[in-house]
Amino acid sequence: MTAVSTTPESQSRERIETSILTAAEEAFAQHGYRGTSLQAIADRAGLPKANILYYMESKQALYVRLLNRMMSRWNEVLEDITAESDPALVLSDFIRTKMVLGRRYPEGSKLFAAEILAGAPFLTDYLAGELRDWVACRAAIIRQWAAQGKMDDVDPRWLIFLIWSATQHYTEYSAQVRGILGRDVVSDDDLESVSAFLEHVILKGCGITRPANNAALNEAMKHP
Amino acid sequence: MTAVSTTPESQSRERIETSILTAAEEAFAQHGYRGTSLQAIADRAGLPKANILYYMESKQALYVRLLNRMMSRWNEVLEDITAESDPALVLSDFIRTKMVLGRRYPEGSKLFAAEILAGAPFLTDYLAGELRDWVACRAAIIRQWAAQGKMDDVDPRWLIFLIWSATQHYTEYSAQVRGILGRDVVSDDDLESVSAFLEHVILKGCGITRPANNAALNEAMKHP
DNA sequence: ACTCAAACTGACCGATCGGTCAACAACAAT
DNA sequence: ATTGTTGTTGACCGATCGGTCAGTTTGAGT
Repeated sequence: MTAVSTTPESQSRERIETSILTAAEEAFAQHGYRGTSLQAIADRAGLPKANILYYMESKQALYVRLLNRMMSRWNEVLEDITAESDPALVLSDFIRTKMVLGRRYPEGSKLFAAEILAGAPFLTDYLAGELRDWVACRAAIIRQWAAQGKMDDVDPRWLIFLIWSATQHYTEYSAQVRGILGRDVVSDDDLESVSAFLEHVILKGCGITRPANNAALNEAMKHP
Repeated sequence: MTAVSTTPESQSRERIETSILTAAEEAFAQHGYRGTSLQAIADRAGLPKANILYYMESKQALYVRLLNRMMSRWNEVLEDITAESDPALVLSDFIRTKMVLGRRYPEGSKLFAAEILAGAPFLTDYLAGELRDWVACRAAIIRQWAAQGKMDDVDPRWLIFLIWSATQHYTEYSAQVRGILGRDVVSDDDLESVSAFLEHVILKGCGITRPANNAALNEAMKHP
């Protein structure tokens, strides 16, 4: 393999890997780790089963790779937040960013949910380590906000769980939401409507006055 | 089989059926329909595999039976609610009842969640029928409350989804909650703390003044 | 034209899947 | 004691599971 030939070769390789990852993410999201067969993934990707195992070390390695990819997508959420930040802006941003991420990566979100339902066998360390620190850090800042009188003195961990659960619901439970609303798809308008609702209830419920303007966020939300 | 012998016989039969249902509920909740084998259920129940299929028609029949059992448990929620009811009492009751049900039947709740994640193949009719009517009925009453000025004019369907998702979270995502809180179990105190938090935020967020007294509800919540 | 490594895949492995069945055990009614 | 029903289960069925491997195809470098 020379420097010249590297590009088209690895492009092809990358294209195939991507199609495998996409197919696997859909399959694992629907039926979980144990409930998904390599044959099912291969069929979705339009490849022979043996080809899957040529590109991926094993079923487990493929699964873990997908989990890690989804975890990293959440890293951008609530990245820079300090005690001096405006709670209204930060929480509003949290809600809308999380909502957009759920819409952009619905299969990844479901994959994570299935892993948690199974008892998080591959994520125990992440939950008790990275994510726990993440929550503890944000919780400390929220507590400071409450101490400064910027908002009600609610338990920050429950608040984070609330926003997390509410936003996850619309992607993970899309089948339930669609069934109840009587629609085949949940539209962008629904997404905006739900975001506005959550912003209203959660901010007001925490005794926070809403931000005057979030046009920039609304714009960013039109999924790219 | 005579009338006399019926009692001890069917008692034994019932005991075995119960142990099968319990074992199956745990297994299906963790790994979904496809991810669960009859052998795994049999091992949990301490029975030979063939015995499972003596008591249950098939894997699918067993699964559907568990789903229906869980659906019926939710029937008592928000049963009698009218436009004249006090939104504060009704929503508070909704939150706490749902929270208690999740704690009483954690495996059933997870089973339902896994079924929804899989695309609700066995629940499409229920979602688009019974549950949809249930939501529409409650939504109409909540709209009347808003029209009467008893609360903010929020979309009632989003409100129902919010309460549903928030309460489900603590049972379905118990692995995540435990990991982040750094505990092996979620205690009754945590449950009460979360319930109070949700009541505070959601009611206040909807512009509802909280009920003066809910001692009876608090009492009923000490799991029976 | 030839070489050789990378890409690809049909065939196969032992294990396990959901489900069937025949043989056997337990026991009440006669 | 004999009968008949119900309960029980090891053994087995074809299909599929995750994974291996040998053999073939492909295509860039010489």
